[in-house]
Amino acid sequence: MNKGSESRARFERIYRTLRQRICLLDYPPGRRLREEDLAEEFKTSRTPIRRVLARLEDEGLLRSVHGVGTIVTDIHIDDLQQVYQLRVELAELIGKLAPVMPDRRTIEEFRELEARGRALAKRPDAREFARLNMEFFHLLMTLTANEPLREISERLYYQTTRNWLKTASRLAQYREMLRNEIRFFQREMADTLAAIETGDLQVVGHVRRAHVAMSFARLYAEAHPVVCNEQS
Amino acid sequence: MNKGSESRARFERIYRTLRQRICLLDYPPGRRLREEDLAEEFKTSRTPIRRVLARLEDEGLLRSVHGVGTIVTDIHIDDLQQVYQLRVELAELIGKLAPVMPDRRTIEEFRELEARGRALAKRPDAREFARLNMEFFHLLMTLTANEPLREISERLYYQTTRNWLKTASRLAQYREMLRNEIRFFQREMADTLAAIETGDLQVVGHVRRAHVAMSFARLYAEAHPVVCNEQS
DNA sequence: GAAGAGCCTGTTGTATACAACATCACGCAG
DNA sequence: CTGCGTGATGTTGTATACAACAGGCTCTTC
Repeated sequence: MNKGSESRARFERIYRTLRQRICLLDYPPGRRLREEDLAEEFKTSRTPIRRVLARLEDEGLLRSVHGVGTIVTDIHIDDLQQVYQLRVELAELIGKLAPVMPDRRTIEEFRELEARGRALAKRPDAREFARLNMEFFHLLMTLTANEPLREISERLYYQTTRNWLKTASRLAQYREMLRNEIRFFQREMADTLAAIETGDLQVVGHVRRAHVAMSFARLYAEAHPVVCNEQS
Repeated sequence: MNKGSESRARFERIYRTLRQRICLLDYPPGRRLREEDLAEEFKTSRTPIRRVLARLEDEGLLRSVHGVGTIVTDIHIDDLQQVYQLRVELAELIGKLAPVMPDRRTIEEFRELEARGRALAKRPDAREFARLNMEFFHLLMTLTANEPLREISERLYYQTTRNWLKTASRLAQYREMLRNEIRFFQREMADTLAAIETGDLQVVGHVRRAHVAMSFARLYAEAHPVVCNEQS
């Protein structure tokens, strides 16, 4: 019954914990992690920790430098453009490859997330927004049975998601941006629910595609303010 | 200058070596690898080897079992169907996301591969076919500058590529299948060259998509012989 | 006072001893 | 003869000591 997966479960737990900390900026870009501290926190030795860090490094969230430390990567929107472009294309595949019609329970979860979105709109909070966004993503992923697609989408999602928090948090119009973004997110959830109710999951894919693309465009515009008009 | 990448280079070298051995069936499915043997072969300790094995396990080529060994995964075409479906979709993106027009040198390399394909057709050899197929794949990947797309396509390619060798090698009509497959591969290369010469890399993507889909269909048909006619 | 060399500290990378675990063979009892 | 338990053996997982390395600090010298 155990399937010898005792240590596998622990690996997964530590991995998800650290990934979440990085993506919620508990570990901001540039932050240096010490393997021994993590080993102590998770009541283990450096060996299993190093395996987790190696994977996070593979995924581009960390970078280990011999003799220096393990550093949370700092990324700019320009470096992420390619990832976003790919995410836009993959979004559409959710409803195209092995789509799974959600059962009543799952639809209910979508509704609950939407409700939490309404509550959030009344009392904006960046961290809660990021967390809600994450949960929505994972719920979306249940709509396809294509396991490789899920894995890859997840990987790319976590490569890009902290970028919004990072960009927004240091801007003057921070609170307005947040409120604005929450509104867009509410609309994505509403559109998604509507699409699900049509029974055509391809539409869900199209909705997602549109919103990922627009989300990137907003961030990009924020980082590259138009000088005014012309100029190639 | 060294950038401390001494050990990173070694990691990459061992990783590619083992991956190739798995995909050329030097390590056939079910084969058990011993960490200590590999450590000795590559003149190092188990520690760096384990990092390589962990990554190969992440990618689905190996599976480590505590107390038993590290085993090359055995996969059936049915498990790979989802991967193939995704590969079909991704193939098209080569020419869509950040396409890079090949320079004269690269086109020359395509021509060389095609020439080797002609030579191969005269003296069929499964192993050489697999190797040529791999080189062609890597050359195709130079046609997009989208790094995440390249990484992911590579990962999925190596998850599926050994399946042809495995399926074919135990079939009666082995030599005929091989000759047939080589002919198809020649056509893919010829089509690709023609597409490149049109200057439209989207066409290259369409060609690739078609051939990946057909290649999977042939394998699938081989594994699921039609009983004769009807029957759902 | 400034610049440079060399030590000192702290961190990741590697090697290795040991623990946990699975498998198989052997023996013993029924 | 068969079935089960137990120990021997071999393997991966973990802990830990040590090597390699980077960066800063100090001391020296011009």
